[in-house]
Amino acid sequence: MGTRIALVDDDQNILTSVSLTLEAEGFEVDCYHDGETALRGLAQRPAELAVLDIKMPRMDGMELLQKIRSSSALPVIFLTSKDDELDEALGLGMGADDYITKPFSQRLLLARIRAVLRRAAPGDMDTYGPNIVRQGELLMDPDRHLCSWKGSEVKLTVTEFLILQALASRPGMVKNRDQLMDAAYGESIFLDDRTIDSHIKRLRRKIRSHDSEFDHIETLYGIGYKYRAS
Amino acid sequence: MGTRIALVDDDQNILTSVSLTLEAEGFEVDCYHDGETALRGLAQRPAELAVLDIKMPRMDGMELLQKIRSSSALPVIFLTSKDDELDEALGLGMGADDYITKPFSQRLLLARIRAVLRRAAPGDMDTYGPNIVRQGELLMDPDRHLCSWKGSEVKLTVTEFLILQALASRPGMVKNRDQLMDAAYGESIFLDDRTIDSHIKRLRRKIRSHDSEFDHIETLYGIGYKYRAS
DNA sequence: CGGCTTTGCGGCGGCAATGCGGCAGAGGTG
DNA sequence: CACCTCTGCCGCATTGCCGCCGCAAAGCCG
Repeated sequence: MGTRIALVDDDQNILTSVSLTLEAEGFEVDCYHDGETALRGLAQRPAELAVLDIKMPRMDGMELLQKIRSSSALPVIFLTSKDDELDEALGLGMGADDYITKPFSQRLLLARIRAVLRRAAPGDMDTYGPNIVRQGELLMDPDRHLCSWKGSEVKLTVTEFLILQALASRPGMVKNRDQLMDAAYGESIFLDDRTIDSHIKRLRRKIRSHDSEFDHIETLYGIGYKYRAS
Repeated sequence: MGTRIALVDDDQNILTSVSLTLEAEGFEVDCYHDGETALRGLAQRPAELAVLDIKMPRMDGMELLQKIRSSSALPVIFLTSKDDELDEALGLGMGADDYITKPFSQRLLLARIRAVLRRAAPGDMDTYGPNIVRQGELLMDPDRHLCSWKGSEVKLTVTEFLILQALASRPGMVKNRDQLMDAAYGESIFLDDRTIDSHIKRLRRKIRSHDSEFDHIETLYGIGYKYRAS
């Protein structure tokens, strides 16, 4: 039986597309169009995590979060618009566990959900908390989708992030294209090997736009790639 | 002798309670009330990990981290207040290894400290894989595609690597050209025997460019090659 | 010492792997 | 509908590698 997730949004499109994705990944999804229905539904069918749109008619996400928090410690992820940064801080300050700014990719949402669930899981202290990768001047925080080189933030897409994470978390270790593919998409997917090259190209370009000397992603001819520690 | 941890916070209550917990767990703890004292103290009694409060009078945690980072890669954990998420992102961007929001449980801090130390430990997990070949001054690690002679790296191609591995993993054992061909390409392939000679030629040349005395790849006239142990 | 075979070595052409620009489609937004 | 970002892939240029050739040197044998 999968983990139950409550999904609250007034936009039917988001509701259907997200729930399809989550169900495909083995989660059980309860959809709600507004805060009141969500509250009633949650009382009857408790979930282990809630995803709330922060902007909704009648009762908005913030208010809903307060009501939820008044009776439980249910992990909550906010969906926010791109432009209102204030709401982000507010939402977190009120007790949200994470937030995602729209537009977001389904894969990013999945990653965040797994991260929050992992952090909320009792026991297992070793996996609790940020799983930060630090290799010399490179810093990555998967839970916050944050990557920086020499202190300045490098904006990466989901795929780029996952590939770099796979490389940098085991510096020096050689990864062939299949392994990187697995890291980025999960197993059992068929794509052209050269696609990895494209992502490596974009990764190098992005980091080099901050530091033209960057050369820690090494190519091993006929084998794959590896991240060279500083 | 326990691992030494530097603890920097302007709040005396935190200093005492945390240091008691850590010492009970076998760590050695140095407490500092502010950044400047901490810097001086660290210079005299180096620690293996530092826990810094991010908000302190005079020199705050951020500034202290910068100073520490300018001279070492000491693992650092930040203590942050619950409400300033911005600071978290900043701290990570600057090179912290982890962060904990106050209030925090002692058990959580302990878990994080152990996690960071484990990640920072060099000889851990995957430093040396199980497939390492070590013959005197020669070191080969297939997982990292790494080959070194007398400490300096020798860059080999895949074929060269496989042939040298076949020879060096059984020092003294004679291998004829067919056996080396199998090692490099797998069986059932037809190539000129002399191709092996070419690879041996390139191998010797590459290693001799680091050490002109190198003569451990021996030719057995009419038979094949062998690696002579030191 | 000759004659033969085997090996060392420089080099060269072919080819596979890679870097890179760019493009079009998918998905989502305004 | 126009527009954006992300993404997978294509085509071209470049690089690196490899198999082989030819000649010189060395080894084995009579």
